[in-house]
Amino acid sequence: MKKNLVTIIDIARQLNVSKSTVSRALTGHPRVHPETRDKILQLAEEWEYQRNMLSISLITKRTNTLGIIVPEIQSSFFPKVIMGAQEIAEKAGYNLVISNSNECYETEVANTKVMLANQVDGLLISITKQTLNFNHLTIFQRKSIPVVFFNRVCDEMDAPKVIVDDFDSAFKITEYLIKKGRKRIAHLGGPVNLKISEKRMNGYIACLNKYQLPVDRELIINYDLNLEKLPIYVNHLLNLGNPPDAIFAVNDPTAIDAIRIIKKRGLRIPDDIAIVGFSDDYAASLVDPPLTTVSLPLAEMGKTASQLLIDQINHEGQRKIIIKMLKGELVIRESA
Amino acid sequence: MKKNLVTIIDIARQLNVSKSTVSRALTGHPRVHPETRDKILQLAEEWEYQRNMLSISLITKRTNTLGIIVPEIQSSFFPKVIMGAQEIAEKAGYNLVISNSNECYETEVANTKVMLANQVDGLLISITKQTLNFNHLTIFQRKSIPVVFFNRVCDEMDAPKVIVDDFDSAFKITEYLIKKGRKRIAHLGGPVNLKISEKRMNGYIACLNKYQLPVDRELIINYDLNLEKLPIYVNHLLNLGNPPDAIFAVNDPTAIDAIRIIKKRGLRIPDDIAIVGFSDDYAASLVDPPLTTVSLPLAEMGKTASQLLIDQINHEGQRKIIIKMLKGELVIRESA
DNA sequence: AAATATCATGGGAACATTCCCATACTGTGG
DNA sequence: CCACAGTATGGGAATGTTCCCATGATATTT
Repeated sequence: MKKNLVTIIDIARQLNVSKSTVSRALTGHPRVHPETRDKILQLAEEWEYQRNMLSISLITKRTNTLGIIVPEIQSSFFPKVIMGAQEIAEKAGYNLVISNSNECYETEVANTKVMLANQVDGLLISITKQTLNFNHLTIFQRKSIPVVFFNRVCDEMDAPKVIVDDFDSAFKITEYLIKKGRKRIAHLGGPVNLKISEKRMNGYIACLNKYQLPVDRELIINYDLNLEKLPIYVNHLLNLGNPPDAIFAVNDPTAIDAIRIIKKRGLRIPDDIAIVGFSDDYAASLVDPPLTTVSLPLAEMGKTASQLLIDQINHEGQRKIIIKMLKGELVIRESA
Repeated sequence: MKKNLVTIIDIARQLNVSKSTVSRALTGHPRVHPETRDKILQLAEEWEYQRNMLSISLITKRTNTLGIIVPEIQSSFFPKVIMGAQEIAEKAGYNLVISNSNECYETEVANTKVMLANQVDGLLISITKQTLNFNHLTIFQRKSIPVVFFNRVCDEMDAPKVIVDDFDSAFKITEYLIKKGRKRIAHLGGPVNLKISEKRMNGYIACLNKYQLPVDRELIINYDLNLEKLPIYVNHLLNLGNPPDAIFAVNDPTAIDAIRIIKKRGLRIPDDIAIVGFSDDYAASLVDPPLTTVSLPLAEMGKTASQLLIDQINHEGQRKIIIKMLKGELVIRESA
């Protein structure tokens, strides 16, 4: 594996100076004669010298690298967060190493090992649905490497967390339906043991309560988010003696599929029944009718998380349990 | 920045052995007494020892890291490629560092510098639309670091390239329309100076020729892919004295928007006019009617590219100008 | 019993760089 | 002209690991 790499020693030998002088010239240290510096810089340029971060990091104990682990990168959700994180990291001189746990606990653990071995200065992570044991993350804290959680956070660990205010967004969009005159609003929710499902459902219920609408358990469906079973639930709702005049779906894919199912039955949206989703996926604006939903501040989440991480790296020790709640925003289209 | 890191020397001191012995035990070298090895392994576990890849890489001159630079990660296109690349890289024991050039030449150059400084063993890249100068990439070759291009390739450089066979896919989907009995097939194409637009258009024209259908220049529109202007072009086609009975769009967003525009005019799809897209975006199956399109083997592209890269790393020197053309596959839905 | 092989371990160079300390030189003020 | 400040440079330790070579100790062969 000859890499033909030019080192400062090569440059030093060629110019009959010491490696110290070359190092100084290359790092912009003032204590070096301008003439010498110019010669060194010129030769470095000519020989396409690239500083070897490995040895620098070995000495300085900083890699200027942040790790980010996300559970998937297929949808646009995490890429948007990554973009935000990248922007802030880059501005602060950090390099971002992206890793995908693929919603698999073992892969996540393996990813953290790689991050540790590669000495990242800090870690951003959104855990998988399977992650229940956090030993692979507490080890970072024991080694004083800051960790910041985002989106899917770990309640058991003392670390800054950045999340979306699901309760608030669910409340807002339910309120919108109520203000549009809807009286019987159904909820197609996710599994109750999933925190985000629970929060969204609670926001929905709280809103119904505020406007003194009855909370009809018959109108609340908690399913496992497997779209294959959705037609059963949607048809069940539509077949009720007193069917709903609106549906608030726990996420956009559910809402979009519900639209398909409802249209198949010949009902008009939003005239016969209104549908709203959650998170403003790429497809939300493309379906017919375009879906009213809540857009989540994903880039903002990435920015906030990496800023918190960088802050922690810079003044190590003052680790606080900051929990940032970011608000979503109503995106009004035609489905409600 | 005290990181409290455990080193092999710490372990060696504690157990009264030399660092060489610890190193041997930890790397699974056979020449170490089972009893000694067990003691070392146990203490390493207990102290949460993590090998420092920086120093290992410094010696071995291999980081077991591959870099991948993509022009964007907002759409699902590149994430799919990355997934494929990641799978192969992981299997071969490589870590993948993902970088986003954001369709900006300067960022791409900066990204390559970071990759060089961090000593990646090889680079996968899909260049930005702006990239015309390739000095930041030829430097990799001069330092004998293999480079593999994918999707957006550089014709000027001798390196393996993995691309999608746009001509073939365009041909296939045009052929499908013809076999469905369509006689006047329009093409909503991209700018002619963009290579992929050109290839897709050529596939379309070649297919018409093969089936002895006239190539009517009036039915071919080359636009700048800015969807805002699309209604003008679509309406222009529909207002022709002899309007088309099918439209082949250069990509899915164009096709999806065309569907919206056509439905607004009260025409039925596919009865009045058939629409097909290109690349099977996430939204293609969700629109109404679901879009017939060509799915591109994106994960396959990532896999092939990283395999080619790893092959090159392993038997350095035998760099060949392999160009792999991957075939797309018809995805038949209801819009045609 | 001597010669040789096998095994377990230790010592130290090497990797590319930073950074502290030392040193030689120049110039300035008393 | 000596003391001292300031400047430019060199030397070498240190970073954490691998890997080659050396060195005893034990086992096996002749």
